[in-house]
Amino acid sequence: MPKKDKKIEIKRHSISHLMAAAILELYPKAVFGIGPVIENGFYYDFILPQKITDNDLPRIEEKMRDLIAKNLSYEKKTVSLEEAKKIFSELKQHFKIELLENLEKYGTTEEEVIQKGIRKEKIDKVTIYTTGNFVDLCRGPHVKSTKQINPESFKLTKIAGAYWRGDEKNPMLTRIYGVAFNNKKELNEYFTKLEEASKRDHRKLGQELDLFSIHEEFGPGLVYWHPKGARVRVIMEDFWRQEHYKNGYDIVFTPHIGKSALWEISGHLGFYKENMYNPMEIDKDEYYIKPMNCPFHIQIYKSKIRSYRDLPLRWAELGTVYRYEKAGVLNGLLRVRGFTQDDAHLICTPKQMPDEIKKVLDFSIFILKSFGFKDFNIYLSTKPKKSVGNASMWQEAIKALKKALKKSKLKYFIDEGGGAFYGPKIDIKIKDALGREWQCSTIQFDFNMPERFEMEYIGEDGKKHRPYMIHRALMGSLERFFGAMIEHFAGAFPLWLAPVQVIILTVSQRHKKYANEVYKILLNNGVRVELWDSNETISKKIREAELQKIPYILVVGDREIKSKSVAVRQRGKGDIGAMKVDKFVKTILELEKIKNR
RNA sequence: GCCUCCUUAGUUCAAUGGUAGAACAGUGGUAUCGUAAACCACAUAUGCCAGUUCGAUUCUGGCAGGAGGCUCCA
Repeated sequence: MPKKDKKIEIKRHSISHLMAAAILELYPKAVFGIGPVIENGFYYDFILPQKITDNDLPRIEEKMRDLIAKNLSYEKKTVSLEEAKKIFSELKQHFKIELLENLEKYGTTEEEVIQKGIRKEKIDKVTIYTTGNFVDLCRGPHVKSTKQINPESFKLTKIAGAYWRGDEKNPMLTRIYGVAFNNKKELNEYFTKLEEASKRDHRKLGQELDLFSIHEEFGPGLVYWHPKGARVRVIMEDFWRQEHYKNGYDIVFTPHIGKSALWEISGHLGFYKENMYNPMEIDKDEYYIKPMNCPFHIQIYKSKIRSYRDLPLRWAELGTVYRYEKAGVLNGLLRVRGFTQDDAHLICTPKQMPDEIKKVLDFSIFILKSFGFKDFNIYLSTKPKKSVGNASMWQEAIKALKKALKKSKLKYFIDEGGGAFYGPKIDIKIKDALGREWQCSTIQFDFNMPERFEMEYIGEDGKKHRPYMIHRALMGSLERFFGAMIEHFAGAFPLWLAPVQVIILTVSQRHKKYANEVYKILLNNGVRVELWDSNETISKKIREAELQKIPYILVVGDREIKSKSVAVRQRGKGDIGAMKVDKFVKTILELEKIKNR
């Protein structure tokens, strides 16, 4: 978490009030929601008497600057709850009154606390801030006067709809986002940074580097892996399989479709149907394409009687699932409708559980680090209001999760009540180029499936027991992980992951034969090599290879033929001189072994 | 799904109420070249469906997609 700069946060908050004041001037009938500080800026939610578009933003900004020039003060006043209610009802601000009622009832406006029914200390006085004609219920603090706000230090960026209190059932308000910094220079730096970030966008790089495509006209959210992207995927998968066998997993394969009976027992038809694709009829039975792998793995478990001696079982599968995700949530490779989870289920006795958790947590960190991710946030999600499984199971599971995190010295955030209804979980999220977090690794307890499928093992006592089942994915999905990886490396994959490691370029047509010899040597040594002997100038071929971010470019011409060498150009370093062919092969094979570990 | 914006060759961009122009990529030639774009020629596009209009790529509406948010993400 970045260190918070209180000063700029106060300014951002004050600018958000300033924007509200400007809105009030322009639309006297506006009803105000809330207007907090966010990363890099602020927003404010309103109900406006008319539709506004991006074209209205400059007008609002202008009004804000007018107000700054008027040197308005941010006047603080402490009033009783009753008084505040009177003030806001006179102003016809029903959202503010709702907030006041929450303060009165629960001592807070925090939705999570209210939902859990935790009553905070009683509040009988609140503070209100007045700027010009705009009066707001607000804890503050604020700047003293609009004079302290640099009129060039902020910009309104976008309009979006947002549900009141973040609840889909509530009305949608108009949200205006803005960014604000200390001065114009910092503001410009922010926009430059955004531009830089957009160059790393995996959707852009995916096209430029010919890695993947999505054909919206033939199915949004469905990914086509091109040869180069597929090559990376093969490397990812090979590494994944190898490491899973090393870590005591077995790999399984299961079908892509299953009869409705399976999904009825699993409960998916009851609580997940809207995310599943419609069934197909085969021999008068309904078959559903799988949105999850768990029910299939459970069938393998149930194919015979299991003893405590068989446990723990660790079954992994690169399982491709299809989920109907709402149209508005799709995002390149990061959120799709068909994806391959690097899924596994751990089935163990209660006694084995803590050790299994620790192992799987360490495994997931190892995988993330292997692929170059060092900066990620870990979340521990606890029991939600609606849940299955008894309280002691939850407690025991959460305890084990916390203990594993502590033992591995990992910092984490607690997502109170954020667990799935069937169990607590640890999620590891990595950031994309724009700083948005995407959940990749997930380690989830499942108290539901073992129950529904009546999973059992025979214990030492000869009696039947119910095993623990832990569902986990390390990369999350290959699609999302690949997308995150493209952005992380900005398309310049390290040698061991690069789809093409070496490209050979001929200076002119008469060097084709020698180039082909070098190509064969590299290919036979397992190097991912391409030969580009087309009739283009060498400069052009180099430019093209550089744009493709290929780690090593070999130029061959008369000189190299004579000395049985290649002229080596390394990504990021340029021409590093000639090297004998066999030495280059040796060097590249050595370098490939070094992962980012 | 909801809110705002967007949709012109394979790609990046231009123009227009009288059906579109360029660059790169592509194809065919010429050149045979030493570390980030050789030269010439050719071919290629207004997402789909309605409406308004003599005429729509341009205006309006719907649909389909996309971007950024919101919600969701078992």
